Amino acid sequence: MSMTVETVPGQKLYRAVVDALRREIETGRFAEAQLLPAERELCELLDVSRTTLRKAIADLVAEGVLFHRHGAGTFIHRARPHVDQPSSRLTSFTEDMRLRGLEASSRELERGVFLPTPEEAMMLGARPNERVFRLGRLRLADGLPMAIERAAVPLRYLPESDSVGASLYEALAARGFKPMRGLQRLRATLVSDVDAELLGVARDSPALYIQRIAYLADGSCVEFTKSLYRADSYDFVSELALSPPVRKARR
Amino acid sequence: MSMTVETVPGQKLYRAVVDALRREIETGRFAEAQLLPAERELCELLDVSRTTLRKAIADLVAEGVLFHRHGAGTFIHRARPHVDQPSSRLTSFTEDMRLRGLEASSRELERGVFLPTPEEAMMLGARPNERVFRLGRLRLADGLPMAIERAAVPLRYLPESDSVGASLYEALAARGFKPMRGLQRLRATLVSDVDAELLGVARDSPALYIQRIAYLADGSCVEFTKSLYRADSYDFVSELALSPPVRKARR
DNA sequence: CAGTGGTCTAGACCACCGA
DNA sequence: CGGTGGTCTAGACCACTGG
Repeated sequence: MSMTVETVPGQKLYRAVVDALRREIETGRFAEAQLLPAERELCELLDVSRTTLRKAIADLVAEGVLFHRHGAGTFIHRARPHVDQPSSRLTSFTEDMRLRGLEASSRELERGVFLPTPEEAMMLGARPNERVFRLGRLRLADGLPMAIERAAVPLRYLPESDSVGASLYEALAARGFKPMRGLQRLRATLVSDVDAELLGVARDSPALYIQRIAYLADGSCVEFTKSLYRADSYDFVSELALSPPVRKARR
Repeated sequence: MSMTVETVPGQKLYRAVVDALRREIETGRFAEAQLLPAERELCELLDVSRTTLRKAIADLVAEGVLFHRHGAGTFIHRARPHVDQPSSRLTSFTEDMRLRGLEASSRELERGVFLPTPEEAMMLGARPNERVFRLGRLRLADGLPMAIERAAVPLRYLPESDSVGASLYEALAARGFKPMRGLQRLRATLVSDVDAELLGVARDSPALYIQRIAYLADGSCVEFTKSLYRADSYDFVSELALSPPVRKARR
């Protein structure tokens, strides 16, 4: 049995190991037993330390490719929950649609710099006199109305507001601000007259109302968005994890 | 500066370190700088290896308490996204309501062992002649109708079906089957006549329709549940994480 | 540049599984 | 019992930050 770790100079070793393992798994190398060789054995084969190997395996476990059974071995998921695009990720509408194989476009409804509404100020943790950039858009997928989206971003995170193009996240990234985590609230509702017309549905059609807040690594809010999705063309998929040991925050 | 690691015999050392750090953070020890001492320094203080310390810190980062800035230090979240009950966890209705401070109860609508519907067979990955236990319930929170829930579980995962009490998950756990991950699909809809009556709302009221599948560690399906939640009394909250390096599954 | 977190190593012992 | 994954150690070097 031979396995090689392609060692591109700049690459981290454990990533190379992840790739090597994934390759072997996909070619069905361990298919009979659905079981990986023992860790110490793999270490020799790949010529890496056990720590490095375990870091690589941990990544594949997190990804749902492998799973551990203490004392028995590390196994390959036979029928893994098919989450090709692991949801519960922080994605923009543009990216979201691209993953679904649809072309995203949008029609601008509102754009400008304003004083925040009380709701925005609270959600963004902005001082009441700190202005925000607001962008309202009708979102289309393959040319069909899909959602109405109203985003607000504190001005300090944006370059010039007129340089914001199709993707708010790209504009943020251009200034080095990358949302790291987010929170989403979601409920069913009925569309109002105006919204119904924009979305091209009948009045009182069902819709998903979604509020989302995105945070930077240090916990400050970069974005507050309210969206209304047509129920007939949007399924929201999310992945659930088992409880990490439940510890209630006490602060 | 002193810090102690309470060393309960059976406890894993890195968990003890997690607790020690959490304690210090909560008492505001590092409050001025919002910055943890350097790792090598903490190692000496706590008398643990750096690996162990980093494992502990990694847990707190995953929990949203700390965050890293390579080359600068490890910081404490000032205003961390208040997810006191980190959602996107795999919870039962009972547990879910308890976390919200409501008392869950339910009225049974259907119970028994049946041949799976085609939909159930597909979702559960069950052989078409393998029977499933089905349980339909009206779910109440503090006595008010909240949702209709229909769950299906392959018979092999349950003891005797009549020993299933208020919580399906408890019955599963009793046989050693603990769901590890899940997948949820969710969309807005309008309630039908019968469902409206059960939920105590008007016909064509908006509602959240949720499908959920729960998997064991080895990837087999234990549960398939379809639920209908009243829109006016249920907000669905989920936490979003930044993309783990996006690698599309290619199998 | 000094100081920080990030990666990697080699080796030890513990906890659990299954024959 | 032997073999597996899980935890832990001490020490090395790399990559990044910020003055």
